[in-house]
Amino acid sequence: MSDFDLTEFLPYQLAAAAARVSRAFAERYRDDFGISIPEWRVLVHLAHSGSVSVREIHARVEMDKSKVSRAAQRLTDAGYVEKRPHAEDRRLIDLRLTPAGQALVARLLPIAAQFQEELIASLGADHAALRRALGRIMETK
Amino acid sequence: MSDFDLTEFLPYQLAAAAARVSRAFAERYRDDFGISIPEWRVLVHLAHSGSVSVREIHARVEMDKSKVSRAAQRLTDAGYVEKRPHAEDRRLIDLRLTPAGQALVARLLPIAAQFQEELIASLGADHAALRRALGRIMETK
DNA sequence: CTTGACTCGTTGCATTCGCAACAATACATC
DNA sequence: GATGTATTGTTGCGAATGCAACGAGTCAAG
Repeated sequence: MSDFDLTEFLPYQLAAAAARVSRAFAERYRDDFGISIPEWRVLVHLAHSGSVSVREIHARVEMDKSKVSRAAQRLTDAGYVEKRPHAEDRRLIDLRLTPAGQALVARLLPIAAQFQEELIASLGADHAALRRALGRIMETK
Repeated sequence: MSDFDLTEFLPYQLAAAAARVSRAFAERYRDDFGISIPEWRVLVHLAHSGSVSVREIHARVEMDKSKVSRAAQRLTDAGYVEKRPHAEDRRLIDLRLTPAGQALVARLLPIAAQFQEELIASLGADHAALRRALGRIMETK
């Protein structure tokens, strides 16, 4: 009967909290738009960065190459994303939003912003420290 | 070219940070003990709570029933966990650590404690606020 | 005692995941 | 220009995941 309590273990708390938030967030998008979280990440990154390669997304966002590739393929099949060969380096592929993709993102972003605001509101004064702590974890690599 | 930056989106930061921590933590256990995170959670919960049912773990820890069941099965096959029918309610199964399981946990816990301490140390003054914030997320359900 | 509603743990199934190949391309060195 | 090394995106594959369905067991109402 050890005195080690899993629910007080920080890595567990982090994983559990992240899983809950992600699940709640994913529900909104799945039900209304049929979009998964990997797809959401690709869409948003394209909206933010314009024409971009798979490798670029893989490097900036926390996603495996294959995860990016498959998400991009699903989005392409759905008509939200377009693939073009890169002009100078033919190993690269330029991913970019189609007009339909841009319209989709325009509808997604306000929902995401509202979701985040509700989350932040529930955190109160600890919000800033949470952001700093998460940032430091990401730095530590 | 929207101004929405995914890397500043709190649900993403949370998921990314949790993924990194979990991956680093899982590596230590996989390489040295061949234990996955679901298995680690079951082991620790058994060490903490003694004889316990699958449902109990499912309720306390953030894990699907089937995830608990399969982790418990792997641990049983490995000789770390023993299954006994519950005396009063035969739908329930009492999971408990074998001596080998207890010995394993005794080796795992110091590593976990050290891992957590390193993590906490890297967070500095924001540690307490992080714990509060994560706790509030879990409360909000 | 029987019936029906509920609970527990397991399993089937489709999906997703990470990791390691792989072919195609780029580039530096000779 | 030929050759060897490195990089990019895709795919194959085994393992893990979540969800629903299932059989077995419990319990209360009649």
